[in-house]
Amino acid sequence: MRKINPHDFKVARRGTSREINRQIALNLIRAHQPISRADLARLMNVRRGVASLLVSELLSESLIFEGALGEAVGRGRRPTFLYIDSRQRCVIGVDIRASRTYLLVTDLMGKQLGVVSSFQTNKDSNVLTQELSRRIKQILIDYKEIGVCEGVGVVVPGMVDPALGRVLHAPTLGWRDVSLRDPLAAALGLPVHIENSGKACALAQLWTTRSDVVASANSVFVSVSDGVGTGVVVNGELLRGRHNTAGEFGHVPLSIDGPRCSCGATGCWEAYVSNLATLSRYFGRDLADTRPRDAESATFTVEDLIARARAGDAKALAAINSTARYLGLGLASIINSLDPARIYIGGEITTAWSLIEPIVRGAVRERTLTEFGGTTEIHIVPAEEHPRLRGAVALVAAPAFAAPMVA
Amino acid sequence: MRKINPHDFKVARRGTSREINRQIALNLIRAHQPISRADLARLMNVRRGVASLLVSELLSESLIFEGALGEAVGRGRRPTFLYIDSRQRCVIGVDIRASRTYLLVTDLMGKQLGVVSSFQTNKDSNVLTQELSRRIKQILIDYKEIGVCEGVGVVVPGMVDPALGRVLHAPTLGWRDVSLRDPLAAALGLPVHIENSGKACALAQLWTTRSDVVASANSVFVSVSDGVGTGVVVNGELLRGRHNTAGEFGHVPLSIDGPRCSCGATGCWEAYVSNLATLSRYFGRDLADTRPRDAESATFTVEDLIARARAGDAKALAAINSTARYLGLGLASIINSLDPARIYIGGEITTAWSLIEPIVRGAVRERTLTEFGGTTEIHIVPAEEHPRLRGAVALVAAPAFAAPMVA
DNA sequence: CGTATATGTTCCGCGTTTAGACAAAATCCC
DNA sequence: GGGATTTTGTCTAAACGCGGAACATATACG
Repeated sequence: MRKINPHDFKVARRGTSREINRQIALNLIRAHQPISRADLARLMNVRRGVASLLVSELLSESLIFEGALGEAVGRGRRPTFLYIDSRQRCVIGVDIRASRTYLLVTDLMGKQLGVVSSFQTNKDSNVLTQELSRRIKQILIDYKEIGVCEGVGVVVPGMVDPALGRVLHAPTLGWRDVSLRDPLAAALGLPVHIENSGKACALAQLWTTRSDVVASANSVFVSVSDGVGTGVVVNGELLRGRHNTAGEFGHVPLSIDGPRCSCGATGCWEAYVSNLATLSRYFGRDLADTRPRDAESATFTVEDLIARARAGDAKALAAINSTARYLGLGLASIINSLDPARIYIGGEITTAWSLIEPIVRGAVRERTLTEFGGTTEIHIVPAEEHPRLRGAVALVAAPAFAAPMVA
Repeated sequence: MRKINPHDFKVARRGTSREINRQIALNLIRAHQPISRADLARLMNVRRGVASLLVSELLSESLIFEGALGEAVGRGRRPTFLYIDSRQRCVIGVDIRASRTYLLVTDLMGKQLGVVSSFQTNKDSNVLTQELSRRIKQILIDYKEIGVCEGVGVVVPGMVDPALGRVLHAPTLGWRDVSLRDPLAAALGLPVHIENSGKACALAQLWTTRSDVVASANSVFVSVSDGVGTGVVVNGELLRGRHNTAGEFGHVPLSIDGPRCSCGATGCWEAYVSNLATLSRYFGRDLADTRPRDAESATFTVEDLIARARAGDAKALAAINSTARYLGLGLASIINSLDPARIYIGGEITTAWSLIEPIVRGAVRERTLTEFGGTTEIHIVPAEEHPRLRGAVALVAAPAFAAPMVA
């Protein structure tokens, strides 16, 4: 039951019905391909004639194509299968992180076309833009056979204003109010979209086309890495909030008297469960301690810690188990406040999931208000799926499939 | 950019455009009444002919009516003003609280028609249903001139399943899986809607027709009373979540090692800022302490405490100031996680707003990640506006104005 | 009183859904 | 093999509703 905003609404025009049904047809083809016109009409509960017209419009725009004839099920004429036309169109996803920047080429459906490449991140945004532009151009030359590039999606660990194309604040990069989209778009001559990486991860799950997982229209992605990023999807739409800063669950406190967090406050969830927090716990060090570290602890990663825990190091296991418990307590807050159908968890900690799952789920049950909440689905997203890069790609590819704005 | 759910979508039919535009017209009349057909056409950016047809449809359904002619602005024919037809239709709102149950009659626009009446809540739901039914019937007899009753909205402090019409869990009433809607509807012969009271408060603000406040499509209502209830509105729609339990920010922790909360967990926001928490702080008592109290503290209310604080009682002021600080810290979590355009605060604590506002705002700024967040609008909703009752009424009245489901 | 201007109605054109008929293609059955 | 049956895909006419313009009505101004 949505209220119509009397100051910002969309009147239905003569072509609005067609626009809506066209997008529904496109999405059904995307979700069920290969599919015939007749099946499409049945799914949409319209006459075959209407489905045919919608299909011919999509065909003329090269959004879909007719493939081979399918096998007749029983008697009757064989159906012509329809497919999303992701041939000769590609999208480039860019994931800028504090240490390295990653690149990926996919087709319109998000299918990986090349290998993930990466280079060291130069924190001077001008230099980085040039480097990015050079490498993207090179990729498009190297993979000439993949066709024209529809656009570039860029994902940044920090606050972003996608409308203005600016990075408002990215602490780990040391960026404040940096213009990123327009310089890159100018250098490449391609449309560029930018977004926060936590939100992008949520988008990646929403727009996934994996056949084994049905995307959820109400979900939260929690990325546990150097920091904790979260993205929230409500009613199939990314929750942006007034200033595109919605979803910062990482800085909701577990204990306001807790350890100091990088954001300046104390006791943030992030200060309990980030990789840095876990390592600090292992080394018995204060999270805010910036003194030079000894050789071991300077290069030691959470993956190393998990390896030790699996090898039987009780101290390592204790550190990880603590993180697991705090992770679950924080997830309970997300469940209590948003009641999502599913929570996705990404980041290095997921490699220890088999170790920590019972502890996480126990902590979730401990603090969720209802039994329902305690049984909320938790899905692990391994790093190999590159959720940030896939989210970056979705920034470019998804608008073609999105629902039209109406009423 | 919303994703179309390929398993649950609404195809545009022949009448869909009309349906959309009809609702837009109705909402514009609601928001701008009195308004002429010509002005409506200008607002909608359609021809007067189209607006005229939409209006005649609304007229024939008695949703609106033609009033007196307006004054001509310059030359030309005088416009006929259109109004929402709230004559001869009324709605009844019911607010069930632990101690008393409140009743209110309004017209379709939510305008109060009678006085708010109340009676002691009988926690046996069967007895309460009978009592409610009796009183509602009596009201409809007493106020015969207000016309037919369109329905009854009931608001309960607890978890509700509006689809099934059941109260799943209401701790203060001692209810667990109580069927409320159907027995009441059967007894009255009227449609009945039930909802959680925090969500209803948010609805009340969303659907308000007060001319001095423009409703916000992204807001959070925080009700600070015996407990802390919250309702979240995203994109003009109530955030329900998977099990209609979204919005329980009251049980997000400030400190997991904090005081025990009524929910069984420790350190919930509610355990810091509820009226009980404030009073316990004043009396130096543990929140969970259920031992018999002395005569004074058994009947002493937060209003009394605020009166003492205003009169110069330093200890009372200190207790309230602590609550104010914790309130702000919790609001910061809401802002960080949802980034709403506006936060509404209701409950007894609002009577002390002039005392505590600087402290609340300071605490908000202390923990919000961005400057934007620190300046989020905070509106006080005084008890005289009866947000819960108005929300109950909105449950019945709003569907007539809601946007049609499309795509 | 005539002209100008604004409101509200009416009529027709056109795009889109809805319904149904028809041709094409494949299988089943005699 | 050939007709009946069934399924797919196209085509046509009707109904519905927006788009645009003409027209009647009502008021103000000079």
